[in-house]
Amino acid sequence: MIGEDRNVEPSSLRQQDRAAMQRNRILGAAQSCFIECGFHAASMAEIAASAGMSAGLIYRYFENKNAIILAIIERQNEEVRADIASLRSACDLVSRIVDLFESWKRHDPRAMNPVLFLEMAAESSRDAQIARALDEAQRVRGGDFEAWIRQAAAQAGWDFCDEEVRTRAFALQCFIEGLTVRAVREPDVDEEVLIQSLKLFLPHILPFPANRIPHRKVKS
Amino acid sequence: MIGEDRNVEPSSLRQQDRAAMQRNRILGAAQSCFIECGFHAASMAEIAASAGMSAGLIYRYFENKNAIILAIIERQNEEVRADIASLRSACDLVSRIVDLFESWKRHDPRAMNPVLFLEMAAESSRDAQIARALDEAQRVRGGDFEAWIRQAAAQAGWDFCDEEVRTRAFALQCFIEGLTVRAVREPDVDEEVLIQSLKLFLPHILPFPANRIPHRKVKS
DNA sequence: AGAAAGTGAATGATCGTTCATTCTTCTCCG
DNA sequence: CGGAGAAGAATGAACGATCATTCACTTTCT
Repeated sequence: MIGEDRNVEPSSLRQQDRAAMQRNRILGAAQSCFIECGFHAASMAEIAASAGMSAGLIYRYFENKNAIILAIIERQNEEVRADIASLRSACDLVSRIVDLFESWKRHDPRAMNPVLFLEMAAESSRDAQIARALDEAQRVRGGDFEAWIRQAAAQAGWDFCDEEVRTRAFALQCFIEGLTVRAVREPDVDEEVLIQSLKLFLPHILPFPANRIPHRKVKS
Repeated sequence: MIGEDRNVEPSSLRQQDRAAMQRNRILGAAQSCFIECGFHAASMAEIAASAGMSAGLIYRYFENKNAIILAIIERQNEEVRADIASLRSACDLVSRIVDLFESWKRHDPRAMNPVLFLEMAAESSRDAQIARALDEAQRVRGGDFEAWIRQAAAQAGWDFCDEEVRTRAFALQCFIEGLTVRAVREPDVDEEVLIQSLKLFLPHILPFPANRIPHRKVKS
């Protein structure tokens, strides 16, 4: 072909768009490097190679490595929030959680990454900037959980006091975050065990409209 | 070359004790460095300084840095198992979990460290040796959880099939591991919320003898 | 004296970051 | 139009710092 690959980088793109695309390319490369090696062990050279550019170029788009880590963390925080939103709007909560667990296992880039989630939490105990970012994210996330509980209660015709809402939101978050740990440490868990655990746990936390969740028979 | 002593001398016992003490000193220093900086970011020089010895001396007792990381992980695995055992034998499970949560928050060296726990899990997705160590630990730990469930069921006069036991053990482990995440990310959670969450969750997982756990009134 | 314990400077590798340089794209005046 | 030249994009070698690890050497113990 005579013409160069125009479809990759159309000249019609404005500078800002191009810069945004480059930033995104770097972040995508950084994310896979961070997953594969960790925040500290992943080198700028690896990230640059994974992004298909020179190491120096990265510094045109990010001040330093720390800024990239922060950007990845912000990205993950939004993924987490999207995951929770997808749970909240699911018509079949149990199978939605099972699907999410699958996405976590597979490192599906369209969902939160559980390895990054764990590393972010660990790193937040060391880096004040990361801690602040996660504190802010938790403020929002906690509110999302509580709104979820409140809405579910209202739909079921119940009325929870604030403490009841906070209690159930906390329990729900614990269980779900425990699932992300399991997605890393026990990805091959029997799906039936996962499903039955959810059917055992969820009805006692979330008030369901009668048809939203099947009742679970206790086997003796 | 020349004939050597085959029998164990009393002085060699003292040497072994000394060596064991030095190994322990190094591991203690390494643990606090790993908590403070992470496995990769903590340097051998920092560990040596924290242990009050020269960097070179560490290599008399450990082959390399990776061997120290592995030893710390094995140590943590035993702490986790001890924590679970302490739950299993507690007469008041809820307040025992609350106490454990407190120990996790404070980074009490006599309990599992939640930051190390998260970092171990994250690192296991990258390092095959760590993954093997954690797989083996999970084999044991899962058995402990299942034995706990089974015993509690028997004491309550119930009879669970294997799948029921696995289901409840999985749910219990999820919730407790979720608590360790919370201990890092939300250490200042209202204690009453924690307690009420436990009273909401636990009775549906663990069959309690009538007097082991108080019934929880649902506030409306 | 001899062996074990301990030191800390030296080593080579690798890291994040910089910068002089080259390549590409865009602008604008003839 | 068109080409000269400014501006932006991209490179990769180079730099100083730091890392894990080694080893010739000193100190301590028996």
